[in-house]
Amino acid sequence: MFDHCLYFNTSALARQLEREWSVAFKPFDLTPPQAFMLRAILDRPGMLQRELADALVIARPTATRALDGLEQKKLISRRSSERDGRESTIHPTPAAAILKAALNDASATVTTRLKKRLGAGEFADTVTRVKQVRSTLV
Amino acid sequence: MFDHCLYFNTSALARQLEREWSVAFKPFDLTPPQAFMLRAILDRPGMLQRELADALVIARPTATRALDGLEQKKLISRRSSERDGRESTIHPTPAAAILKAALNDASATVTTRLKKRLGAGEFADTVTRVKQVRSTLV
DNA sequence: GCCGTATAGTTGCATACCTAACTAAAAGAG
DNA sequence: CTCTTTTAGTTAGGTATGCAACTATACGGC
Repeated sequence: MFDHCLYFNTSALARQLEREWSVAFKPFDLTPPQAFMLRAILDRPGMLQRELADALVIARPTATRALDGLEQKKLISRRSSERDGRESTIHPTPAAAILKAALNDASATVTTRLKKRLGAGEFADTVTRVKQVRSTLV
Repeated sequence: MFDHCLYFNTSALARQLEREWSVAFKPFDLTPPQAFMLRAILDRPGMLQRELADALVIARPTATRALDGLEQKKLISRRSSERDGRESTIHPTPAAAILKAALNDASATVTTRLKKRLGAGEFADTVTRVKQVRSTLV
């Protein structure tokens, strides 16, 4: 019935992909949102929390909660910014740094597998389209 | 950083679209998942709950919870199937039937607006791609 | 007819997400 | 300076979603 609905199909695909990725991050005991957040932090340590939320396209409260989780797992730490007392910067712990390569490898593996199943062209085209829609709708 | 990631972009788009649709269904005091479920029920009254979950591509527990919500709002009722005591069929109440046309109108309006903003071709192509990926990954 | 297996729906538990409202700090207007 | 407005982060409250495990019913083999 909702065959032609963009929202319906996009949400369904998002759930499907989430299942796919959760397998990949299970060995790290991380969910896909946690793992993606950690990867972003490892990629650019010292980001402001606001920047992190923007990078992940999530609301600030969502970032707060996700960081709480990663902090509890001793994977990140918050430091309050010196130049502005409201801000805090986010840093990976040594424990997280150790995971960096493996996390990125696991991610690359999933992407490679998806590209194989979908065809590289199909994969890239879909990403392009989705991104295009995203940027148009902002 | 996750620019080329299908999961990342798809999830982000799904959240964006959810916000878009939630505005449309706010007058009915329904969230997008609730409204879509109700639309499905209005479109095909008497479906088994399992069929409904399949149609919406959600897990059965999710359907249970969503139906609990719609039942509480007096928009649907469950009847246990006669031929199989495990099953239950889902029916819209008269109150829901009254909303049918308006719900579908509101939905059409959103779709029309999105098509205008994205271009009809872009819209259709994106849906096609997303559906294609969905069916390949099942 | 009985027992093991499969299926429909529910419940328990956990995560992710959002909006609204709050606190605290900074910035700007006068 | 002080007061208002803005901004960063948090807290409160609510929905959606999934998996695992449970109950109850149905089915199949023998």
